[in-house]
This record gives sequence, C-alpha cells and structure tokens, in this order.
Amino acid sequence: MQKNIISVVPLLRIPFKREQFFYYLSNKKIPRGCLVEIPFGKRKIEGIVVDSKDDFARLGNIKLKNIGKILEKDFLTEQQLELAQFISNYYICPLGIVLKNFVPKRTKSLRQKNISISKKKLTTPTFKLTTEQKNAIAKIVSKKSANKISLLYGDASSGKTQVYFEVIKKLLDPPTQKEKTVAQTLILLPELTGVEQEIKRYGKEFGEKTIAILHSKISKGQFYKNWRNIKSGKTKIVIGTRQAIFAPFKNLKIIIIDEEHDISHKQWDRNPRYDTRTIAKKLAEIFKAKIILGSATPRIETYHQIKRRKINILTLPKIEISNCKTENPISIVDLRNEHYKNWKKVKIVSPISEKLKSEIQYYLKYDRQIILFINRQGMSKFTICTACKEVLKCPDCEQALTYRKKGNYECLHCNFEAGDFPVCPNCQGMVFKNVGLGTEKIESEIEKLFPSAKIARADSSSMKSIRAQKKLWQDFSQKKIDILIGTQMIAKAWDLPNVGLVGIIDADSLFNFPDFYTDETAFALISQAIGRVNRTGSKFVGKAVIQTYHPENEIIQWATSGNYEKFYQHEIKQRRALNYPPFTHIIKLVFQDYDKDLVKKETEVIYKKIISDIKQSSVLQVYPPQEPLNPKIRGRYRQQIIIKAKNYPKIPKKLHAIIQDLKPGWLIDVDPISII
DNA sequence: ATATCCCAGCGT
DNA sequence: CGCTGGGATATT
Repeated sequence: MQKNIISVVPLLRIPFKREQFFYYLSNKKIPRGCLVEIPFGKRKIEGIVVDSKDDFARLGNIKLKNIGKILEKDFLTEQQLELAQFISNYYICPLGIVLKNFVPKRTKSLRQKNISISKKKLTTPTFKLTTEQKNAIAKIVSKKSANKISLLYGDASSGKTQVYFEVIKKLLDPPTQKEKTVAQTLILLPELTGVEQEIKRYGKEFGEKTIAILHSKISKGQFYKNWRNIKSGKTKIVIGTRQAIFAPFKNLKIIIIDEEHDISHKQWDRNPRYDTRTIAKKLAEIFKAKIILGSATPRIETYHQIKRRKINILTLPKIEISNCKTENPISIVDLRNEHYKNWKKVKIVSPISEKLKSEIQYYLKYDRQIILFINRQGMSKFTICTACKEVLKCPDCEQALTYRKKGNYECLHCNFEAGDFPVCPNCQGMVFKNVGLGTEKIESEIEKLFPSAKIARADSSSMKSIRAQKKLWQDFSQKKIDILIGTQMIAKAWDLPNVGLVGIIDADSLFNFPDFYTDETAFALISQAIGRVNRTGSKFVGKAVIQTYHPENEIIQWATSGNYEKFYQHEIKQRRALNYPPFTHIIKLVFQDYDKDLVKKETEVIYKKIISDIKQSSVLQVYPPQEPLNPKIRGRYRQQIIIKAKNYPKIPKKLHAIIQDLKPGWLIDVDPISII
C-alpha cells in the first residue's frame, strides 16, 4: 500500500535550531491543520499536521513511526497556521509553543445547552451622528483606504463606539452576494475590565447570539464553544483580550484595536511575547481585512506612521464641556506650596492637599462620584529601619517590601510575607518608618477626612477575580460608592459614568522609571484620568486635580492642556536622538538563574559571541550585559542584553543563529515594553 | 513534557 | 564499586 509521510509539529518546545516538525507514517494523506496524537519518545503527545507527502527516500534511514490517532480533523485553519508561522519567526519562539496558544482546551461534553434563543427584538437606538463621525465612517469604508490602517483619534466620550457600530454595519451587513459566509469582526480590548460593558453595548446593537467572547476568565467549556462558533461562522463579532487574535476566523473583515496605546496588547510575561498590534497587521494581510485603531493618546510609533501617511487619522472632537468658561476644570496643585503653607502648623503634611480636600468636599455635597489615583499598592512605597536607614527587602526578589494595612509586610513580586514584627537584617533594630504612599494609605487618610463617605479600593490584589471587578463596577454605577481609590487599573478601559472629580495623588511617581516608554505612558495615564470627568450628557462640571512637586514638568503640562502634538514633537526628537522605537526595534535578551555567578558568566559569553560575530553600526547596536531594575525575582538573578536593530526582522544570519541557540533560562523579548 | 543518559559527588 | 540527583539532551 502507498505510504504517506506526515509532518507534525508537536505542541511543545523543540530547540529552535532544529527542524520544528517530525515525520510520521500514515496510509492516507492527512490535511494541514489536523490535531493528531503522535508517539514521541516513549509517550503520546498532541501535534498539528503541517504537511502530507508521498513516501520519499530519506537520509540516514530514520525509522519512522506510525502516526497515532486523529483527534480533530480540520482543526486549525490555513490562516491560523500562517499566522502562527509568522509569530514564530518574528518573536523567535518555537512553533510548537506558538501553536499551543491556538489550540483551545477541548471539552468532551459538547452539551449544546440551548441558551434561550429568545429572539429579543433589537432595540436599535438611533444615534444622531456628528459630522466628524459621519466623515470618519465614510473614510474608513471607502475603497480608497482599503488596505490602510485607520486611527480613530478621540477619547471615551467622543463617540468612537458609534463609529465602530456603523462601520461594522456598512461592511458586514448585508453580505455581498459573492460571499456566502458571514463576514466577521474582531474587537480587541486591552483589559478584562472593559469586556463586560462592551458585550452589553454590542449585544444591544447586533444581538447577543452573534457575539462571542474570548478571554482567559471564561470557563474552558464556554471558551471552546465560542471558539467553535467562530469557526463555523455562527459568530459575527468576537470581543476579547489579546488571545482572541488566535481564534479560527472564517472570514475576518475588520479588526478593531481599542485603546491601542495600552501596553496590555503585548504579552510580556511568557512565550510567545507577541504584540497584537504587530500580528494584527499580518492577520489583516492574510484576510484582506481592515484595521481600526482607537485612542485619545496614540503610541508614538502609531503617530509616526500617521506623519508618514501610512495610517489614516480620523479625529473625533471632544464633546464640548458645557458652560464652563469661568474656571479651568483642571488644576495642578504644587505640593511644595502645601508644605510651605503648613510647615509651622503640622509636622506631617497630608497626602491630600487643601485644594483636593475642598474639591472632594464639594463633589460629595453634590452627590457626584470621585476617583483617586495612586500608582502604588499597599500602605507605603518602602519601609526603613529608623536606626540604620536600611530598607526592608524581600529575600527572594531584593525588592522593597510593602507595609500592609493588615500590619504585615509583603513583597509585590512574589508571595513572600514578613511577620508583623520584623527585625532589621542590618542592625537588629525593631522600629521602622513607612515612606511614600500606597492605595491603602490613601484609603485610611480619606476615611479619616471623610468618615461618612462610602469608600472603595481597587488595585490588582483586591481585583484578582472577574467577580470582584464586575461587582465593583456595578456598585459604582449604582452609586454605592462615593470615593474610589485605585491604581492604574481604574484609569484604564473603565467607562465610569457620573464621575465628578478625578484626583492624581502623586503625578511624579509616574516618571520615576528611567525607561524609554515612561513619558509616553505617563502622558497617556494623566490624559485618561482627566478624560474620566466631563462625560457626555453630564450637567455638572467635572474637575481634575493633579498633585505634583514639579508643576513645571512639560509632560504634565501637555497632558493637562490636551496638547498631544507638542508632546509628540518632543518625544519623537528624543527617540530619534537615542535610536529608540520607532526608529529601531529592540530585542531584549534576559538570562535568569539561581546562581548569580553563572548569570554573569553566561551573559558575558553570549555578549562576546555576538560582538565578535557581527559588526556594530547605527543599524545594529548591542549593549553589554546589565542588571535590570529588578535584578532578582523569586530567587533568580537576572542580567540582560539590549539590542537595537533598525531593520528588524531583518538581522544578520549570525545574530539570528546565536539567539536561536540560546539555552533554556534565556528569555527573548522582541519589541519589549520596558528595557529596565 | 518527560525519559534517559551522563557524570559528579558521595558512601560503602 | 555502585547509588543518587541534577543537568543536559533527544524525541521522527
């Protein structure tokens, strides 16, 4: 009988320098994309079929094994395979690991629990579209900009969502006669927090049956069901976080990346370290789909593309703040004055300035809600021994421990917890002082100042579950909360109505990191925080109070005056001068191990190898190994090598080979969000 | 992922 | 000399 040779990629890490697939025998051809079980060593594992050939003579006469079971035929689509290959190449990650991300956890019981197909009539509210919205819609759907990416430039209140709705309707309904399958839209949101609201909005507009949700917090069974519905074409609109981009689309026509500036679009903590903003381009190319980005504070990379006319910009103006000409709704409070005014009266100056205090009072009185940002969890930034000034640190991470309301000390990087009465490792002292601010500290301050207000706190430790997030959002919407205190997470995709006042407790803390994205993220965060007030339809005048010791800081100035262009000009100059993105791509190579000397040695060896094999220039720069900002995490030491490559993914073959051959323990991060 | 091979380190 | 554990290595 005619034998066939099947190429299969096992769903695990195969050293990158080796061929990523293995040959197996089968008596029939097996199409690409099948999920199969293969004998591998002494075990049986899963793999994806990538090729099927007639028997052919092979070198070395390797005895091929027979392929195992076919688990799912017609599983991954051709487009998924193409995207996976691209990700594997671009992010230098073994193909098997990439493919694993495309394979959902399959549940046996496909219990088609017929969810009440109550054909609820769609109450399609008729929006009155503004001229700008109409223009944007026309531009996006026009044939002229068929292959161009569009940026919808405007904040949460500018009506981006209505534009998305109309574009989807125009492009997907009704399907053209030629296309039998339904056209699909992918909506990528940066965080889980935004998903719930968006489902409701899109559900109302397009019917809940046509929408599928894909993110890590839905059950495995539900995820798989949604996955199948996307594959069969039942689903028209996919809403999800970044992994939704791995879905088995049938006929993808629109990719919307909302809040495109948000770093959550990049996976930085495990392989593959992909960025949806990069791979969406590839996916759009594969499907000939449109990309729409949405942001009020686009990335410098994105705006640079706009300047070079590679991306269309469609500006939605802010909906005018009603009758507010007398007073600037944004005040920058100089905390130095606060000290000056108070230094004789009180020893410790409150982290809440007089101005902020009186504004809180005002808005409480008129029953408007208040949001306060602080860029740090816990009670303090760090804790020092009063005797010798030693900072209390985590033994596993060498990071400052955070004092908690509970009375203990915790490491925010691992689960290390010191007791309530630690002893200074340096001098055995037992008296400590907490320095700096955290969410819990602000919470207790506010409790003291406004004992009758209903206060809630939201940071990543209190908001771990999606349950807690949903509840908080509900409570806030139902006005069960007067003052919400939280970290970045509440500045982001959360669309909270009825907010009267926003306060940034310590704007300076946003600039503390010597990283090339710092100014960009700080600008975006301040802009977004301000954008939380003065929403459409509010009769009250909203206000923002920004506390800082450096009111002259240009980034704060530009952010508070809404001057993105000035900010861009300043930032792009810096990036060009220092050869940072968008003028180069960065490749970050990190080695980690429990043995400090080994880390030093290994990174040194690799660095020497790289610089001896390639010649450096403005096109390719390699920096010597350096200690990252967190030199020890969970007991493992780290060193990193930063490479700036102008024409990535075009890099010298030799460099590519070295990176491919890096042994386990190395992390490869292409286009990292941080280089410190 | 995991079985296996290889070798250092150690005990008998 | 053999046993054990850790680390590197191969898996068609």
